[in-house]
Amino acid sequence: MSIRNPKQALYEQFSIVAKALGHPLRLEMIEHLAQGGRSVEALAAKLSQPVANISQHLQALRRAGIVSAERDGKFVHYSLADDSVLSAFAAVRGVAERQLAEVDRIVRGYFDARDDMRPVTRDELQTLMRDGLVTLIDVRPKDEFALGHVPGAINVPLGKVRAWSTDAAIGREIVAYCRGPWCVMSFEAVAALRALGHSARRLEDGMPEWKAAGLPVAVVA
Amino acid sequence: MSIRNPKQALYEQFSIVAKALGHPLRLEMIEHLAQGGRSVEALAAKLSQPVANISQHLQALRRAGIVSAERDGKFVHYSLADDSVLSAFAAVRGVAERQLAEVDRIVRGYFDARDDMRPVTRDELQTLMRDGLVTLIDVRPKDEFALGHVPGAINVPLGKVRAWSTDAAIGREIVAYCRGPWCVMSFEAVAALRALGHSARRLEDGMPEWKAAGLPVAVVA
DNA sequence: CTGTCATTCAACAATTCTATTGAATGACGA
DNA sequence: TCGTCATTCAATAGAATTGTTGAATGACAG
Repeated sequence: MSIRNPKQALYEQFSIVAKALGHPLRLEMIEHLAQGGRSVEALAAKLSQPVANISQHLQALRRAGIVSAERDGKFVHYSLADDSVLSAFAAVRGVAERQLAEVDRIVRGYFDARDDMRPVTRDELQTLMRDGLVTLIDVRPKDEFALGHVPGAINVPLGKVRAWSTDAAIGREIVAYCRGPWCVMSFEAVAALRALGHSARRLEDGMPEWKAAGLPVAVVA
Repeated sequence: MSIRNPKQALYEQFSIVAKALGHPLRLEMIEHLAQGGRSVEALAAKLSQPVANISQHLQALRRAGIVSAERDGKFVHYSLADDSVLSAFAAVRGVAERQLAEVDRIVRGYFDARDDMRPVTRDELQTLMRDGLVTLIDVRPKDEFALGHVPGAINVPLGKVRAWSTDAAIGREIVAYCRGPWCVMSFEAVAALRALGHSARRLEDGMPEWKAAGLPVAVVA
């Protein structure tokens, strides 16, 4: 290692963090960990990746101070080290959304086809919920719902949305949310519900953003 | 390229941005560009790097939508594409500051030795300036000062701080700022001024953050 | 103590990133 | 049109990153 002045040393540290964010799989891991802490194996299962691969990426994230590890018996429980990680993710996403034409292309080509309406903002949702005007569904898997969800939301995992919507007597508009602003599941859910004749919209972003905004979070006992 | 679902495609785009931020030299380039747009050659001179190297890194930053290029005669003028780039930089820096022990070590080992006092916040500075209680100096090079500075600030490039402080009749506390929160120059300036018996403090961060906060910026005519 | 199992480590080839060099491009002024 | 000059491109070698494999570690249960 060459001699560095403090300025270069600091830039090097900052670049460690950015470098750690610079891999699609690691970003996906962060989004999953934002739903709640997980073991290596559980995370590997969620992402359909070899355990060793996930373990290595977790090491990389840990070296960058992005995740923290805590041993729990024979498991090692990983979780996001800090809420500032979410802001960094959001900031990077923001640059990409504004500046990369490819993002726009992907969004138009896939997401817009499934949701041509303006999403519901967090503020709007709170008003609608208070006035009892909407049914809020959390389309994430059961385990993620259990770790924390918007108070009043019903857990309807994506695969069960069709069955649920025919069974339940829904007289109100449905609002769906999942892991984050571009989480595919809520788009799919809204598309499926509309195809069945329901009135449905997406929440503008997901659980981690809700929590980061300081809003109340419900946990399954 | 393998077949990707939209989720993976989006993560890949986000990772392009993060990857572009994942190099110390590129971060330094961003901090310089945040002072104002520059040509390839000018930037290369500032960073003491070969022109071709800077050019290539600029291409990388441009592909990631971080900088934008604009031809101006025989020069190509590069500047930050968006203010969101600064928030992304700040967010990454924030994670590093909170989570990486090495950052703390560098800061303690170098910066604290030069400035053991709490920096002046932007709000404080505005009050102090309004009441005429401080002399504000911008210790960046002349060209960067010209592109935008805090109204009321005097440009005293780092190398001229000693001479200036003996010449000028200073009866007030001095506040120094430069390129950003960890810009070495303002630490050096404060250390030099204190060694000469003056009362001096740093502004908590630099010009880009001042501007990003929506505060007024003065430009040399 | 021993077996089991979650996790990590070590080593490898494949790929990507990096800095350097020198040549190519393209805009300006004469 | 021609020379000059800022910038970019192309090619290279060297370094770092990636995913895979299988073995090592370390904690728990019996």
